[in-house]
Amino acid sequence: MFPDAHCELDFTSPFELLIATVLSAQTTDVRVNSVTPALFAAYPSAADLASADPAHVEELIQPTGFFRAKTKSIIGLSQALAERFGGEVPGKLDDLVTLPGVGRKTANVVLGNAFDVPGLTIDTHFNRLSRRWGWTQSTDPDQIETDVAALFPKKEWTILSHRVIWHGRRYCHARRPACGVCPLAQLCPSFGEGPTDPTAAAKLVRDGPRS
DNA sequence: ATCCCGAGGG
DNA sequence: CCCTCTGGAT
Repeated sequence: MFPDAHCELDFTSPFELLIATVLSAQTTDVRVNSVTPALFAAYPSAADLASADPAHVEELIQPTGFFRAKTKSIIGLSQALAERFGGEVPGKLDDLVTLPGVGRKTANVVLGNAFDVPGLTIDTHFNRLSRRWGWTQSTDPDQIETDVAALFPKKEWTILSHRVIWHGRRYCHARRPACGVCPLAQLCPSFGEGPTDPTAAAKLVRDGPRS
């Protein structure tokens, strides 16, 4: 059902994951993974990227789109790491979101996948699916996070995020959701005369991989 | 045309 | 709250 849902960005350290996640905005993970090896080879640490030539960084990450804004973010974020966090990526949400270019979504990805700190990643997919499944009525990411947090044990938050996002990417699309082939259709409050009980879909999501 | 695991600025 | 930033695949 959720085969091996996991973070699909390549990284070998919290720093690399942070950079990769910032680069992943509005791009596929495959594309991010195609530029990060050269980027990390040229700039292995926050100190290196902090003093990088923006033109060179722009060139390296160009295929990921938004390359000027992203270059500004990752150099600025590296400078902030060097100046305020001893060159290390902080493992706390409140610290991470003070970094330029790092919002709550990016911070939770880093916490969940590099620090083993449970975090709900309320991205565009999670935002959409959690309403379709009746987990929340809200469109506000912070409110959604609060509502969903009440439905699942904390230790499941990271894997839950991967599964919801995985499902959103493959079946529950924004425009034309593939309900006809969706394995969760019968448990979905938004499909036909489906259940109105939000825990129906929740239970199935919690079952995890079975294929 | 539409989509891709967003964030900052006005 | 809306706008902008951006390229590549489908």
